[in-house]
Amino acid sequence: MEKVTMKDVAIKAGVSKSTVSQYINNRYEYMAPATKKRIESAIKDLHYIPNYVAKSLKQKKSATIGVIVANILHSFTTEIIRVIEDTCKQNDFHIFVCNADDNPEKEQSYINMLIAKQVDGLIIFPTTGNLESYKQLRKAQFPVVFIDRKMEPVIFPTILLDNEKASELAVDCLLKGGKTRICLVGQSIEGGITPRLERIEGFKKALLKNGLPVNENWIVTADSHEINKQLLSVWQDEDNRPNAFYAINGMAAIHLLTFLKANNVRIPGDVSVVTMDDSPFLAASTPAITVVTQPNYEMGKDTANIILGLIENPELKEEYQVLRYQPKLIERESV
Amino acid sequence: MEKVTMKDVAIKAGVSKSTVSQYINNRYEYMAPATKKRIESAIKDLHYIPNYVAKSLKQKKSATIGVIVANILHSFTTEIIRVIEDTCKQNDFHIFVCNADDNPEKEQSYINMLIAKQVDGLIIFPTTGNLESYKQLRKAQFPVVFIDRKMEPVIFPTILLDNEKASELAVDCLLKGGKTRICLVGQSIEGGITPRLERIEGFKKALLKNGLPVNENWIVTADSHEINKQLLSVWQDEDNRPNAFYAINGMAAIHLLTFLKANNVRIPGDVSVVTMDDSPFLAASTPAITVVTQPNYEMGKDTANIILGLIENPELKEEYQVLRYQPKLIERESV
DNA sequence: TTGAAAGCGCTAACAT
DNA sequence: ATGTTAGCGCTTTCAA
Repeated sequence: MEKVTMKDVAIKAGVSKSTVSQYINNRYEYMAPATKKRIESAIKDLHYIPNYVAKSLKQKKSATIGVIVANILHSFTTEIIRVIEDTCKQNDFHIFVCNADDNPEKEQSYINMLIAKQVDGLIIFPTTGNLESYKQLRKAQFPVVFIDRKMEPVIFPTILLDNEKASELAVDCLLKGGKTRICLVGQSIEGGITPRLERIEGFKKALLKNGLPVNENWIVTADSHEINKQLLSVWQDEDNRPNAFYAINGMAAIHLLTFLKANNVRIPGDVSVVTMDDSPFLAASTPAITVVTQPNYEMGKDTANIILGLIENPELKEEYQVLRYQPKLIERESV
Repeated sequence: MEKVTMKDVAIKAGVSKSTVSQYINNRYEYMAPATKKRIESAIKDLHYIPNYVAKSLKQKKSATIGVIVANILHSFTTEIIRVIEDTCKQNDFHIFVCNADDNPEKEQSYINMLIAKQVDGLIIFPTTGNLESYKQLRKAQFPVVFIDRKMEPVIFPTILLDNEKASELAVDCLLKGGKTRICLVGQSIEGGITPRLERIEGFKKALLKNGLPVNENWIVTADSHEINKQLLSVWQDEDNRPNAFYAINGMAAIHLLTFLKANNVRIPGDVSVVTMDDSPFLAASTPAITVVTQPNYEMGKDTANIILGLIENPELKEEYQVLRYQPKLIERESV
């Protein structure tokens, strides 16, 4: 099956390889109808499938885009991937997805691998730590688009949520519900991960804007195995307990909800809760959780279209303006 | 950056292409240390990245495995993908994931695309409808492993959950909780999707085994937009209501939970609930939902190892025995 | 220890 | 309307 080549088809159809190539690429213009028919049936008889690898080598393009995500476990990531894939498919491009696991070395090795595989462009949820490599790509005029995280200087088109606004929406909603003692729940901020940093920053600003104090103890940013302990210490200070929680992403939400359940804290009776990123489970749970969502569809779609445009016309500007997308609040029953 | 070829490195290092090739492939055996050094620095200076496409063409292998999933929205799918990817990475293989969306034509086109891209093997969550194509692959001795769904005859290694056992676990658990009026919630069974069929079959057997009648009305198998309507009609028959629900996969679980919430049905007060496939949200919700889980890790790991073995030694047997994996019950608070 | 040369399967410019 | 030919960048004998 794999050994059938264009040559075999050519011989069987009694034409030259070039004519078969024309046929494969739908250029029937100057081809005699009879020839076309013969090639057609030769292909069918032999079960011929063209070899894209050879084609890519010759054409120096692969019609595929590499996608390096920081962490595939986030629902935001998988949803974005789906949109990117759909958009690419419509343009006859394929995507090759790699998971960097928030690890700069892994990311670097994937960048090299994908370049080696001759992808035509790269969509990256960048980790910090490979700036040199990005600059390299920039210098080579290689098409890249960043999403979700920002690199300074902004040398490639960058798509980001308005993260401060997202926190503002959450805080305002909680305040409207009469809760002023808000504890933020995040994940580790080592590594300077943009959305986490910006959401925390937005959280503080929103508090201040409303004349509320910022209590650093109520900004819980820890890794999975640490977070429970920290939440406990916040909660056990009975004289000074928060009456609301804001989880800054889906993972943090899971940790928070797990913690609250384990400690018999009732929502919204004891505390109100708002989390980032939606999930059908959050809507179906009791109480249904109020969330702030990202416009995944637009963000994914625009990312794909920008990279596609760059591939067609690889003219990188000196510096880019970060493109910001607006979050949305979905009020349910947890406030 | 992309235009640097082995030839450039060779010139810069003052050696021939062949020697550079040896270096790239870690064959330093008969290479003078000085030569090695020169090549090393030439590569660094030029930022040379080898072209895998050319390598693949020459070697007729790509060190990548195509993975065609039936539906990427199922958590089972994404978890399996992760395990497969990890296992492949350890063996210096990459995976190229495609989502067939339960559509046989899409699946067929992905099979062709991946073969065209010269993948060394295929892992498929098969839809029904492309049997001819599978036979083709079989005839060509092309390495393929099926997972999650069964094709008859079993011409490729096939990895499946013991689906009937899964239903038995769910039913037994519900019975133990004193609930005998159990309604199964699934998705459309058109297309003969193995796990759905087998879980329904196992459900019936488990009922019968316990001397309970099988009520076909209480086997709800509908598409997303229909399922709510059907559940409503089951529930509105007030004289004859189920007192327990069993959702046969993660999607069905979401529909069920959404329905129950919308209709103010309390769990486990009004009805007990058991669902297939776990999620952190299910564990953190109130009440925590009792689930039956699949051994994702083993299933993914074995799938990857089998395909890797087949690639190394492509000797397909005439027919295979389906490999069955055991589900597990995790009891929580919903029964 | 290193180099020369052929060829993987395809495309595209050029001939005819 | 169809064929000839020269590579794309690499690996791999074989020779030196």
